[in-house]
Amino acid sequence: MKQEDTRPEPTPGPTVADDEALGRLLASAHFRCRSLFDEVLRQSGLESRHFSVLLALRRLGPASQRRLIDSLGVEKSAMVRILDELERQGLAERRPDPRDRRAHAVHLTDGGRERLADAEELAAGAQPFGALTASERRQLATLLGRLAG
Amino acid sequence: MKQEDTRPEPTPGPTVADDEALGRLLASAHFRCRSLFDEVLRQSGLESRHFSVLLALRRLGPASQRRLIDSLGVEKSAMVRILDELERQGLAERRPDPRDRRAHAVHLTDGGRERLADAEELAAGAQPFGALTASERRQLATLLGRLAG
DNA sequence: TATTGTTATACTCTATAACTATA
DNA sequence: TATAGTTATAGAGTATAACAATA
Repeated sequence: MKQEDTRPEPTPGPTVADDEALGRLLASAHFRCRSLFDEVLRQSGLESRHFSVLLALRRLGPASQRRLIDSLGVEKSAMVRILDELERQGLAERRPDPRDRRAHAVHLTDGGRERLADAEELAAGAQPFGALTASERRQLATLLGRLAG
Repeated sequence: MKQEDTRPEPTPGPTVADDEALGRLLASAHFRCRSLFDEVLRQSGLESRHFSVLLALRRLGPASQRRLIDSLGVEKSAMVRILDELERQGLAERRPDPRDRRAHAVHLTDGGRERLADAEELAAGAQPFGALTASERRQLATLLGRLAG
C-alpha cells in the first residue's frame, strides 16, 4: 500500500476555471484586435479578411486557392467568397492555371497592389498590439504558436 | 535642414504584416481553444458559453443579468439566450429580485451545480493550454490582459 | 479515387436598434 | 431620463456536406 502524500502541491496546477478564464481572455483579445483592424481599414473598403488575402498574394505571388487556404488557415468555402469580393472590386483575378485545369492561379492586380499599399498605411495606425513592446509581441507570438500548433 | 540619419533602426519595429500575422495566430488559438472545450463538454450537454455562465454563477452567487454581463463581457442579448437555454435544461433559474422589480436574480439550481461539477471533470481533460507550462500560462494571461484592456 | 473549387446550409459570436417595465 | 431585460436583425466566423470538373 502506497503511503499517502499529505504535503500540499508545490505548484497548485491550473484549474479548469483558470483555463476557462484564459479562454475568455483569448476571445476578448481576438475580437478586440480584429475590430481595431476593421475600423481602421474600413476607409479603404477592405476588411481584415481581404487584407490578409492581399498580403498573402503579394508575399506568395500568384497562388492557387488551395495554397492560400493552407497559408492562411481559412476554410475553402470562405476563401471562395473572399476572392469573389476581391474580384468584384478588381483587386485580384482568378486566371486559369495552364498546368492544372482544375485550379486557378489567383493574381494580385495593379489596382490590388495599390489598394493594399493604401490599406497598409491605414493599418499602421491601428496598432492592435500597441499595448505590448516588440519583445512582448514576440513572446506572445511564440506562446500562441504553441497553442495553434 | 535636419541631418538625415542613415543608420539602420536598432529594433526594426513591428510591421503591419507582423501585426496581421499575430492577429491570425490569435484567431487560430482562440478557435482551437474553444473547439477543444466544446468537444469535451459536449458529453455533458453544455457548450463553452453555458459552462462560463454556470462557473460565474457559482463564483458570484445569485446575480443579476447585468452583473453576469459585466463579469463575462458578453452582450446582453446573448446573455438572454444563454440563460434561456440554461433554464430550459433546469440548470439555472430567473427569480424576481425583491429590491428591483426590473431585474432578475439568476440562481444556480441544484441540478445546475451537479451538471457543472460533471462538466468540470470533463473539461479537465480538454487541456486547451496543455502545450504551455503554468508559468507560461500566467505570462499569456498577462499579455492578453493588456490587450483586452 | 483523390483533389480543386463551388454552392448551400447551419450554428456561434458580435453588434445594433427598438421595445417594455421599471427606477 | 436612465437602467434591466427582451426581441429582432445583420454580419462575420467556423464547419459540413454535396457537387462538378479534372487529376
